[in-house]
Amino acid sequence: MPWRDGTGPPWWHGKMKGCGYRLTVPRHAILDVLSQTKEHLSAEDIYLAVHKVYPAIGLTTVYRTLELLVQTGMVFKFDFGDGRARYELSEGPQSIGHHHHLVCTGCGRIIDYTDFIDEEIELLRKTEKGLSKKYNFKITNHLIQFHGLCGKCN
Amino acid sequence: MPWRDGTGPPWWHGKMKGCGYRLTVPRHAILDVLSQTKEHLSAEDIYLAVHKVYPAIGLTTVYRTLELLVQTGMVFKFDFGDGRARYELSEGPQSIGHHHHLVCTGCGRIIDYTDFIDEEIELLRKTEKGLSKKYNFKITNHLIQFHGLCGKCN
DNA sequence: ACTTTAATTGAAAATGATTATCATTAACAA
DNA sequence: TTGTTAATGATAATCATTTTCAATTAAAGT
Ligand SMILES: [Mn+2]
Ligand SMILES: [Mn+2]
Ligand SMILES: [Zn+2]
Ligand SMILES: [Zn+2]
Repeated sequence: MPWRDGTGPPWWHGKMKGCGYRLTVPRHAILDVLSQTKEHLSAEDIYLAVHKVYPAIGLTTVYRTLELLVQTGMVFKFDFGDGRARYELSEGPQSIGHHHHLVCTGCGRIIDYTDFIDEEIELLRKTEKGLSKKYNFKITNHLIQFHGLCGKCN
Repeated sequence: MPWRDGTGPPWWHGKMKGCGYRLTVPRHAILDVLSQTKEHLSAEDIYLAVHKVYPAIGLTTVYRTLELLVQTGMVFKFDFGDGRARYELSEGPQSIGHHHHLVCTGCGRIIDYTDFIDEEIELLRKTEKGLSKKYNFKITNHLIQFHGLCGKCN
């Protein structure tokens, strides 16, 4: 649990330790980068940002750490169709929480939106219920993206 | 326009010629494979199926043809998270039309469903309207997947 | 603080899907 | 039938991500 004034240990310390993982410099640095942006960074984006402060940290470790964070649910991994995975903090003070994406097919811009989540959640609930019965399928997650052209591209 | 009794030229001939593309043996073979399955085939899957009948057709041509078919809207390309693209006929007599997917994270099985499309379309309409106004974003397409465990995996 | 020990790291090489090159082939309009 | 040019296929190249493995280090115990 992080301090309210932001001076205490970052919120993720507990999560990491709780899962039995060591709190290392690379992991700290990577989580720092993720918690200080609203963008959807690629592994290399994160590597470059981390590299400015800790030139010794390698790309391999970035990939490994991201996989760890995805497994523990601290980070979401997305594919927006440009051939590289994108990562985004899934929780914590800075994160916007569950949301869906608008993907501009013109310039690649990604827009987070939550405006219609309520109705979507309602639909998802119905869908989950129905599909669960019909296909005996246990839904644990969903992926919703709208593709089109952003304001600058149309 | 294909013959009603199925003896005429396949339905895609018109589409190909109409777009100014040549009707070649590889293209015919690839479309044949796609129209005779309900599965979500990878490029290599398609290559192997085509290879049984036409061993001379190469994987490169399969990739090129698939890209062409995706561009012309005859084929949909999906990413179900296993590191290889999947392809599915988007129209024609055999196709099931627009649908969404259930992705089993246990065994990788893909289930097509159309049951809730109507309600989803209604939601999409609302969403499109709202987001179009708020973000000046023109939605042309959407991607909806539910992830979870299929009947055999839970 | 010092030791111990297994988890973690980083450089380098490997992997695997997809794409680019380029000489050869073949569709099809004339 | 012929000429033009799109299309093909073998090969090499790309590029994101993984694997390997020896060296490092977090952190628990002393
Ligand atoms: Mn987002
Ligand atoms: Mn499908
Ligand atoms: Zn744009
Ligand atoms: Zn399954």
